[in-house]
Amino acid sequence: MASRASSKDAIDCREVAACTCLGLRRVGRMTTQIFDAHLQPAGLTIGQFGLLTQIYAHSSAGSPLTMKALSSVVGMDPTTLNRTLKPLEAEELIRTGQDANDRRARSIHITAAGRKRLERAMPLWRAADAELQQAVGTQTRLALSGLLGVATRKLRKSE
Amino acid sequence: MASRASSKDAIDCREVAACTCLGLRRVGRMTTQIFDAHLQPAGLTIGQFGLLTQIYAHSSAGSPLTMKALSSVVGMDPTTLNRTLKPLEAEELIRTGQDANDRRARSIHITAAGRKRLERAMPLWRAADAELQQAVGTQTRLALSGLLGVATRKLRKSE
DNA sequence: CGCTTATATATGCATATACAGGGAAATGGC
DNA sequence: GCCATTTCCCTGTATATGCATATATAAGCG
Repeated sequence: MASRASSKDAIDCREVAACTCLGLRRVGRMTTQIFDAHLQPAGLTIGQFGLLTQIYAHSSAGSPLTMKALSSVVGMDPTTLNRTLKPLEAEELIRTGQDANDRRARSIHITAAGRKRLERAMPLWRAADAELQQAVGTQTRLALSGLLGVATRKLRKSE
Repeated sequence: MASRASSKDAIDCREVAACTCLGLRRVGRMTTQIFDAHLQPAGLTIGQFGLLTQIYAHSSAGSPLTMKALSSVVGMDPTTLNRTLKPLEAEELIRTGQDANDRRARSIHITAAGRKRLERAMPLWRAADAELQQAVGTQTRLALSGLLGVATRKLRKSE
């Protein structure tokens, strides 16, 4: 009965506290700190590591990605990707060149140094994943991974 | 049989593609775009909206949060929070003052303008949430929210 | 072929994120 | 009360993120 003291009660903070987007961002921040700390000896952030694995996969398979294609794969704005790749290019872990078919596009290749760096980072990434699993539990980690895959596909399709 | 052509196969990209941290960041980016777009008429990002609701809840309850306390609540580094609050302070949606008990600490209060802004933003936030639910499905959204709550609590405890 | 439109990337601006390190104030041991 | 330690905040530096917009190239149409 005391709950209609003022019109401000229209703002229900408990409801917002359960916001999926804010939750994703919060847990994203928390886990990023774990992964960045583990990957630090390899000189990579988790974001850079993720991009590098994608570039590696396609580049080594002989079908290098363009900026646009990669941005779509990782669900990132192309302009963000442009700048995010700069540090990797500065360290010569990747190389970009004009695309064979489209002179507007840039194809992204991994270098030998990039592959070396990835090999160095892999065990560190596994250790980070183990720490996360230790913290949240195997069940939660697995369920979360599965749901994130589902959400990614559905959000891509709805676009 | 052709798969052992070189030692580079030590890098398993499928495994990395399922990385929980990268998934959180990816879906976080995707959902952030939805929420930011909806909240734009209110002049708030989803991050600012989330902070403002927390500040509102504690400030209005007569127990304003300090920087440190708020950073802990939202799982954000205190130095990040410091700068993230700057735009809100510049627009006078919040106000910070010296804490009564600890002269090192700053207590964070919401202003009348801040409350107005929140009221304006609430229906927009609900619309964004509805769009997300539409895109990923009610089941997925609910399960995701639940898991994110669990993960937040466990990650906090493990620290 | 030339014009309009669509697409790929880059830049300017603004916010978000955190680590290292510095200064000020509280706290605890003596 | 004094000093060492811890805690709270702020600043410098670096990466991450995306919108509005500019530029160059491609594609489609007459």
